[in-house]
Amino acid sequence: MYIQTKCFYFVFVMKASGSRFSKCLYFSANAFARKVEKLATNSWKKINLTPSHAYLLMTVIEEPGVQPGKLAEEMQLTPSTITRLIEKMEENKLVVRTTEGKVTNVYPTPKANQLYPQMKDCLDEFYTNCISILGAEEMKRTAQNINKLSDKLSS
Amino acid sequence: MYIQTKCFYFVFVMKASGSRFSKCLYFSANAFARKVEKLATNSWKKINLTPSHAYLLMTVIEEPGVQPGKLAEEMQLTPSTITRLIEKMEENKLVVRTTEGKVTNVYPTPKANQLYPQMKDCLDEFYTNCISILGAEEMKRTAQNINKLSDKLSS
DNA sequence: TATTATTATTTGTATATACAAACATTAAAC
DNA sequence: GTTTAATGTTTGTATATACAAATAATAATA
Repeated sequence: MYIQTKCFYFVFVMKASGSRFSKCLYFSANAFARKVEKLATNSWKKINLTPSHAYLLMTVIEEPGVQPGKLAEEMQLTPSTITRLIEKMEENKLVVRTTEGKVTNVYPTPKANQLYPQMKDCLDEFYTNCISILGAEEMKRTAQNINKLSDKLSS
Repeated sequence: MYIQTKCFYFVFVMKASGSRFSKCLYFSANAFARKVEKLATNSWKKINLTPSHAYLLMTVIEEPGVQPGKLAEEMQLTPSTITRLIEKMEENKLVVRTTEGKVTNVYPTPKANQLYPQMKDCLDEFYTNCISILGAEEMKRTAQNINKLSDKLSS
């Protein structure tokens, strides 16, 4: 339940484990993802990036010239989603695109490269938060387990 | 990578466990949720419902007159999202809303009640699919684990 | 070489979701 | 009893994401 005071919302969330749908993986997986997303969003807010922009940008910086298709694979998003993310980041002068023939290459701008250390800090902060809330071992094990199941789901 | 043939896309997805971000819970949780969502979407497509509409509708049928706030708690979505879902389902003549004072009650229509057995079938199909891909034990354990972590994240 | 199939990317359109703010109603406090 | 706080819901606006179709370029094949 949302309790709102002076236009701020403090969240009293029902426990996932008590929900009518707690046994349903659709429900669990989505609710969990939204919460992790929120945590990540907070970590990257200070440099004004959403988590997906941040991850895409880190990849572009670490692999300058990377193609959208490759980004889609790595991030497990559709090509169209990648195009949309890139468009947004081009507006914000964080990446540039060059197209030759059917191939597009994405490069970081100097502004993006300058931002890189701060991005690393945000990532660290996110991990630190995760670990302090979930525990290091628990987090690692869960990520591994989820990846394993993800792989099963995509074949 | 997406391979498209005659306007159909067959997906060769990079393994989550091989991704640059495989250790990151933001990434894992989201990618996993998207895949589970897809599986669920397929199960409910035959009765033309998205998973979130389906879950909301099942709750409304099982608890006629339930209030949006309660739905938000149970589904762990924000009140505004619930409002939007209800609007959509009102258009489709699956629920009706009555408002008295500040309280709103949501009721299923006869059409919705008629659909209920089929919804149960879709849910069953979804579970069956999950189990056949992930294994019954694995699925159960994962849902429990994810719920536990969800709870930790929301306090 | 001409035609066909494949590949990489983008566009049009639609969805679910959220935050912040706005309403409207009820409860509390003074 | 009037003002203030709390509550339940909805709206305005913005986001990420996806599917299907469209482009455009290259590769394969006949």
